[in-house]
Formats: sequence, structure tokens, C-alpha cells
Amino acid sequence: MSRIASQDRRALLVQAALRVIAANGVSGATTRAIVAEAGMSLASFHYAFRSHDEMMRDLVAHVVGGQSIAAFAVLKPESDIRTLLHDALQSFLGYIVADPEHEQVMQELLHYALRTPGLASLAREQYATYYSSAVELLVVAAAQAGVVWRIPVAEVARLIVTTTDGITLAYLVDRDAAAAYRVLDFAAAAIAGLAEPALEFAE
Amino acid sequence: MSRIASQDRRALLVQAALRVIAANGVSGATTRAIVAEAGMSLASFHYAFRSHDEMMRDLVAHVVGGQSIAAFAVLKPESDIRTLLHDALQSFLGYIVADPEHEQVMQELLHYALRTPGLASLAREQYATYYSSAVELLVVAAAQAGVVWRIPVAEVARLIVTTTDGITLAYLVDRDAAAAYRVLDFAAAAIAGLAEPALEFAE
DNA sequence: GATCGTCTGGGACAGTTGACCCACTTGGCA
DNA sequence: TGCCAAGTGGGTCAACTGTCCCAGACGATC
Repeated sequence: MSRIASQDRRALLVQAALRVIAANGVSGATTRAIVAEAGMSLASFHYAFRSHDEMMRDLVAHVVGGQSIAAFAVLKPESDIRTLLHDALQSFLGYIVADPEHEQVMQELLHYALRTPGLASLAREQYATYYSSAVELLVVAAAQAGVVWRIPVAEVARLIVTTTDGITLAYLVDRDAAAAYRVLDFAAAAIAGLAEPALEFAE
Repeated sequence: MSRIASQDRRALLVQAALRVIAANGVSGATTRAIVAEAGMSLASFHYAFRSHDEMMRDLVAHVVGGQSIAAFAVLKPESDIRTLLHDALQSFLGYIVADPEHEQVMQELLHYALRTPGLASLAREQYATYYSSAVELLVVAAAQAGVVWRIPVAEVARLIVTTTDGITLAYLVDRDAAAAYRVLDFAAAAIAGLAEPALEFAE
């Protein structure tokens, strides 16, 4: 293998590690398994990373940074808030159903990070990313539907994240997509009930 | 250590393994760590279990069987359905807040079981236990409050489990009990809205 | 009290793991 | 073309893992 851009090799190893984790879990992500997946040698690994722990730190950080609930780009204009929430959640669930292993990896990495001394804060950061994505969705959706939230948007965001996490975990276990969509319908309606029509003269 | 009842020693080792997992995660539950925690020798372990895998299978099965959402025993009579749901969920959350590590172990074991070929079915069984506990709660609570569920009770149970899972995961990450209780309030009210007064002449 | 099956202790084994090292190759540059 | 640093391959190390073995201790039974 010819010369690689050096900082790219770290990215290649991280990507390979993610594939290994998807196939064999976090505990299967040994240095040798990763370099085999990446088609490199052990020396290359330790040339790019000081240690296996450092690579895992990079991996978690990469996951935290790169992940946003991108499903929220599908908001159709001229919908009411319930429909907007429903579509957004449905889009999110669509990603999970299409690639359950990915979300399984995310949850396993979350637990791994919670266990690892230097990474617990990153785990919280990963969650903060979820929350801010949800807040963004809620603000945009409310503006589009002409409503305001009756309670602080941060609390509504927590409801969204709680819902998606619960739905995800249940789906990972029993792979019952129909049931997941029913829960989603209910959650969208319930959360939409927290919005009220916006007035020119606010409160 | 004197003679132990043979089938009890398996239980002792499983208990020790659970303590080790609580302290160091699933990957830290090595044979040596477990026997050290139990105060036994390696030979005792392999006298009780054919292999480490067999012990883990027993451990997961024990967790599946022994766990029911015992929090549901606190239903105060003469409450409306919303209060009953709220109290039950609050009692459940109380357990989590009091002993977060336990629920963290449960979730890690769930992911471990999902990854392990022979144990995936046990993971689904673990979830089925959750569902049946929730169904039982919902039936008892509805009878006590004099209401019936507008949708199949199994679907309401899925809402309960989804809610508790989501709340649990969020709490494990940020340990924000106040936020967890607010989500719980909302969920109890929303799910209670799926009940309607019972009539003598049920259709 | 001798005996026998049950249980335990310590040691050993092969396999795997993360980390490291040194000789070698490679590609760009003078 | 020759040089040199960047990058690589293969081998090696100690630590740790699950598993196994065997000599011995223990307790119940006769």
C-alpha cells in the first residue's frame, strides 16, 4: 500500500474499527481485527495511534461529532405541528429500520464510553448533540406550523430523545417495525399537544 | 471454604459475576475476576460450570427470570388512572435513581445477549418479561380505576416499556433525576389519556 | 476409624491481546 | 542518480485469558 495522507490513515482505521464493531461488538474491536479489516499491519496502527485506547477515544469523538439526527430535513411545509413531528420521527425510524446495526453500535459505544474513565464526558456530549438536534427540529417545526411550545423547548427535546431511544432499543430487540411505528404515532400526537397557536402579542 | 450445596455455588458465582459486571462492565467479567469476587479458586468455577460461556448463559437466564418490574406493587387504591400510572412509573424510576448501576448492567447485558449467538432469544425473552409486567400493571390499574383501554393493552404496554427504557438511558447518561421525573409526568398523563371510563355493557 | 466420592488449591497450558522494535521499502527531492 | 525521512512488515514481548490437570483435603457413609 502506497503512501497515505497520514491523517487519513487514522480516519481509515476508525472506519475499519466501526465496521468491526458493527460485525463483532465493541469487545471484538481488537487491534489485530481492525488492521485486518483495514488491510494494514500492526505497525501501521501504532504509527497512526499511540495506543488502542487513543484510537477508541478518536472513534467515539468522531461518532459524537459526525452524528446529528439528519432525518430532520424532511419537514414538509404547510403541515400542522403533529404531522411535522410525525414525519420527522418517522424519518428517523426509517434510518433505524434500514440499518439497525448502526444504531446498535451507537448504543454499545454509549455504554462503552460511560464505562471508560476519560470518555464519560464524551458520552454526555453525544447526548447533548442529540438534544440540540431535537431542539433545532422543534424550533423549526414550531415556526413552520405557527405554534409555540407551552413548556421550555429543552424539555420537549428531552421527550423527543427519550422517545427515540426507547423506540430504538425496543426495535433492536424484537425488530417489530409495525409496533415501533405505532408507538411513534402516539408519541408524535402526545408531544404535539404541548404546542399552542402562536399569537402576535406573546403572553 | 467448606462444602457448599453444589447448585448454590453456581448461584454464588452468578451473584459474584453480577457484582463484577456492575463494577467493571461485561468485558471485565473474566473468570478470574469472578472467582476472586466470590472468594473461590479457578477450579471451583470449572467444577460448577463447564465453561465461562455457560455461566454467562445462566447469568442472563437468571436475570431474565428474576426480574420483574416490582415497582408496580405500590398502586394506591381510590386513585384515577393517571395517578396510578404516575405512581407506578415513579416507583420504577425511584429504583433506578437509587441504584443506577443495576439498570446499567441490565442494558449492557441486553446488548451482550443480542450479540451472543445462543442468547439472542433470551434477550427477546427478557423484553417479553418487561411487556408482561407492564400488561399486568395496566390491567390491575385499569380495574382499580374503573377504566378500560381504548387500544389493545399490549400496545399500551409497549408505550410503558418504551418510556421507561428511554427515561432510563437518559438518566444513565446525565443523571438528571429532575428531568427524568418531568418526562415521567408527561408520559403518565399521555398514556392515561388512552383510557376511558368503563361501561357496564361493554361492546 | 477406614474409605470413597465430592470438592478445592495451585500450577500449567495454549491462545490472544496490546505494545514495541528493528530492518527494510518507498517515494519525493536535490 | 543518490539520499533521506516517512512509512511498513514481520517478529517478539509480557500480560492476560479460558481451560485443564492432579495431588490433596474434606465430609459423609459403612
